[in-house]
Amino acid sequence: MLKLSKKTEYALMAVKFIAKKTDGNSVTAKEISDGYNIPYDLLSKVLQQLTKKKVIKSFQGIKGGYSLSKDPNSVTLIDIIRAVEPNYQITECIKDGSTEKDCTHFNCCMIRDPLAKVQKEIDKLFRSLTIHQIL
Amino acid sequence: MLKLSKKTEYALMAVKFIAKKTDGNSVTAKEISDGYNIPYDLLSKVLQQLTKKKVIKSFQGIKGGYSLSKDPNSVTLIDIIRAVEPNYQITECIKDGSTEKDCTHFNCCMIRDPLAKVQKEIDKLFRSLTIHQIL
DNA sequence: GTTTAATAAGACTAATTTAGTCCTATTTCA
DNA sequence: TGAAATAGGACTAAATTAGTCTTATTAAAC
Ligand code: SF4
Ligand code: SF4
Repeated sequence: MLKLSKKTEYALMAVKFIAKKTDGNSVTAKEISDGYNIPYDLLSKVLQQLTKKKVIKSFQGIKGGYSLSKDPNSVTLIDIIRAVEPNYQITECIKDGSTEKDCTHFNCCMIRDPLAKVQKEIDKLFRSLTIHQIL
Repeated sequence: MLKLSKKTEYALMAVKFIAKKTDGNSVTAKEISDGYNIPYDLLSKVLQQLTKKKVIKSFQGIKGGYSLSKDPNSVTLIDIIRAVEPNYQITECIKDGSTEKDCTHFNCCMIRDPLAKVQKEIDKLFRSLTIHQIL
């Protein structure tokens, strides 16, 4: 519990790898996969998700690959986590419009609001850490 | 991912329930279990773990139950989480003395130290939140 | 134009973790 | 001594995560 999934770790490793390549060329999924012993298929999906969320940009075709699409100072940990983990909140019920269908304890729960505050603090922390700072 | 387990939620609910009982009597596991529709056996184990870590104290026998053992201002979120989740860290490798046996990427990993810093910040946040503040 | 090597994406399976159950022992009050 | 509570271990079920397989699409190079 409270663990980051492998997808998040792979995303961070990939972003760091791409960020370190400064010669202007893009990086292929295979290069990253080989370099870090990350399963190729899994990594591919992570890279695709990062692309969708514009953290990186992709180039298709035989000379394709990935490169950063933003300044490393303007991408934060929360951007990466949200890209690969659509529901990263600490409780099931925190998303807007959640009802008793999301949790059997919804109606009797007295810790929902307090935990929502904790979530806000975690968000704040993750939003304050840029990939330039942490990688 | 990054989700608190039910054990942590049950622990928080239980501590809040116990804290609200101000008449001096202790609270039984059954009362909490009935009040919040928490599986009795599971809750019992959570209460036992909280007792072991001295967050609450227990009284055995037919008039037994649980009560807080400390001032709510001196117990923090991290105490509760650590009581019920011995390994709550965001990555597998963060504990002291971890080696390549803990993670296949241990040797090539470039994000371990950065993530250790993130963990420290999370610890700091959880240590700063007392149960009096959040419950 | 065909081949080749890359990204894109969905379905599926395996492995691991979490949640919940069951059962027995021990404690203590009436 | 019986009743009702905590203590704790073993086990099962459910859910999530991790990994695999397969096919389609794209674009450079020949
Ligand atoms: S127990 Fe409370 S805080 Fe946890 S998911 Fe249910 S409603 Fe939300
Ligand atoms: S990938 Fe790196 S950070 Fe993650 S568990 Fe392995 S060694 Fe630790």
